[in-house]
Amino acid sequence: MLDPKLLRSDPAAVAANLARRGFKLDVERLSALEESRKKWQMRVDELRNERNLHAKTVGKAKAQGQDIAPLLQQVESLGADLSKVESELAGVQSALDELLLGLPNMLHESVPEGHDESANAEIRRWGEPRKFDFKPRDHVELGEKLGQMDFAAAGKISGARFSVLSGPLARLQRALIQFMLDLHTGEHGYRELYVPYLVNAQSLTGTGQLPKFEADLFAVKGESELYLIPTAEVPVTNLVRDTIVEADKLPLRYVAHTPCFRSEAGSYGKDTRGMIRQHQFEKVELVHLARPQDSYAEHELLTRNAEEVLKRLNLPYRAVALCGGDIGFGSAKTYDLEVWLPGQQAYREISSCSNFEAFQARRMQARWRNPDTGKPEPLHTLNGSGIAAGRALVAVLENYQQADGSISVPEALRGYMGGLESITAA
RNA sequence: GGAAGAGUGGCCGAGUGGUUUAAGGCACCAGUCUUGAAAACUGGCGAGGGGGCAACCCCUCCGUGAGUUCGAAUCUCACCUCUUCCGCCA
Repeated sequence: MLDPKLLRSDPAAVAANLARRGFKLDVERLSALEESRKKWQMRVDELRNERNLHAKTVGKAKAQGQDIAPLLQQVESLGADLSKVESELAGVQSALDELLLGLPNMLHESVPEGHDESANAEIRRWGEPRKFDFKPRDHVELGEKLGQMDFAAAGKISGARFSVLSGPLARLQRALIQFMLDLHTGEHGYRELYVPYLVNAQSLTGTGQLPKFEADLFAVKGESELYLIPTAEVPVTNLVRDTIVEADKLPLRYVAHTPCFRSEAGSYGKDTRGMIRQHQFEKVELVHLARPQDSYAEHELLTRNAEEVLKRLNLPYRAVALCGGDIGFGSAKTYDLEVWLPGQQAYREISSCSNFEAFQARRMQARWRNPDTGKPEPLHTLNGSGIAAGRALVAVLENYQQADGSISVPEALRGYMGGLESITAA
C-alpha cells in the first residue's frame, strides 16, 4: 500500500511515478472517494459524539434517581440516523480500500524507464559461457536420457507442469538446497526458518498477492480458506505482521527453503518444456527486514548473497535491473539474476531480488520503533531467491553436461552428494 | 473429535451495563539527588482517523465479526487463537 498521506497531499506526483510502470492512477476517482470518505467520517463522528454525550447524561440522571424517560425520547431517531451514515461511510471506505489495495508500489528513482524486459538494464555479468565441442543438450534431454527425470510419470500423477526426479538427480536438487542453506546461514549470517506451506488470505494480502493476483494461487479445498504458498516470502515476511520491532533488532535476515506452488495462469504456451516453469518447485528464499535508511544497502547485500550461490557453483550469470514496465506489483526496485543456459543459448531468470520499501509493511502493519521520533513507523521489507533450486538444477545439468550425456557434479556440491563426481545413466 | 477455561496497551495484569478519561506494575524517556552509575523520588509514556491559526477538541480501537441497549471491555450469538484434560495419531 502506498503512503496515504502522500496520496492525499500530492496525487499528481504519485500518478507520474506510477505512469512509469504503465499504470494509470485515476486521480479524480481517488480524490472524489477521499472527499466523500471525509464527509461521511465527519458526519459519523458528529453523531457518535452526540450519542456519547447523551448516554453520559442519561447515566448521571439515572444515578441520581431521576426519571430518564424524557431523555430517552430526545434521542429516539439518533440511532437510525447514525446507522444510516455509518453504512454510507462503510460503503465509501470499502471502495477506497479496494482502490488502494490495487495500487502498485512507487518506483525507486534508479529504476530504468521502459515498457518490457527489453528495456531492463544489465548491471554486471559474471563468468564466461562455456564453449562446447559438441552440441549442448537441454536439461530435458539430459535428464530423460539419464533416466532420472520423468515428465510423463508426473503427468499421469498430477498433470502438466510437474516433474518426477529420481536417484542422483533427486539428490542433486536436495544437495543444491542444502548447499544454499549452509552458505547463507554459515557465511552470510542468515537465520534459518521452517515455515507453513499453507497460509491464510490475510498473509497473502500483506505481501501483496491478494486481492489482485488470486488467479496465480492454488487454494485448498476444505472448511478453512487456505492457499499454497507461491513463495516463502509470504510466510516469512508475515512473521512481522502486526508487530513492532525494536530498532536494535534490525536488520533481520532470514533464509528458508520451501516448495512453491503457482498456478501459472496466463502463462499458457510459455516455457512448456521441462522444469523452467512448474506448478511446484523448490526455492531457497532470503528475506530482509530493515530500517528504511538501510534498505537499499540491504538490497545490494541480499543480491550479492544470492549471486554468491551462482559463483560457488561456477555458473555464468548476469544481473539486470528491471525496468518500470517489467517490475513486480509491490516492488520499488528489482534485480533479476539470469543464469546462462547452454540448452537455450540464453540467460534465464533464476533469482529476483526486490526492495518493497514500506509497501508490504503498510499492508501488514509491520513496524519498527524509530528512536529519532520515538514512534512506530513502517519498516522496509526485501526478499530475493537465493536461489530457485529447480532452475539451479536445470542450470547445473546444462552447464556441467559432458559429450556422453553424463553430468559432472560441481565441486561445491560433492560433499552433499556422498563424494559423487559424475552422474551417469543408472 | 469431545469437555472445560482463557484472550485487555511494548510486556504483565485489574476491571461482570453508566465519572473507565481502562487501575496497578514492569520496561522505556526526562528531571531531582550523585564525581559517575545504581537506588529512591517527581513527571511523562498506546495506535489510527478527523477538526482548528493555535491552546485544544472530537471519533475509533479491550481476539475477530454480528447483535441487544439511550449507553458494552463488561450481556447474547458465531468464528479465530491459546491453555488444560480425554480420545485419536506421524
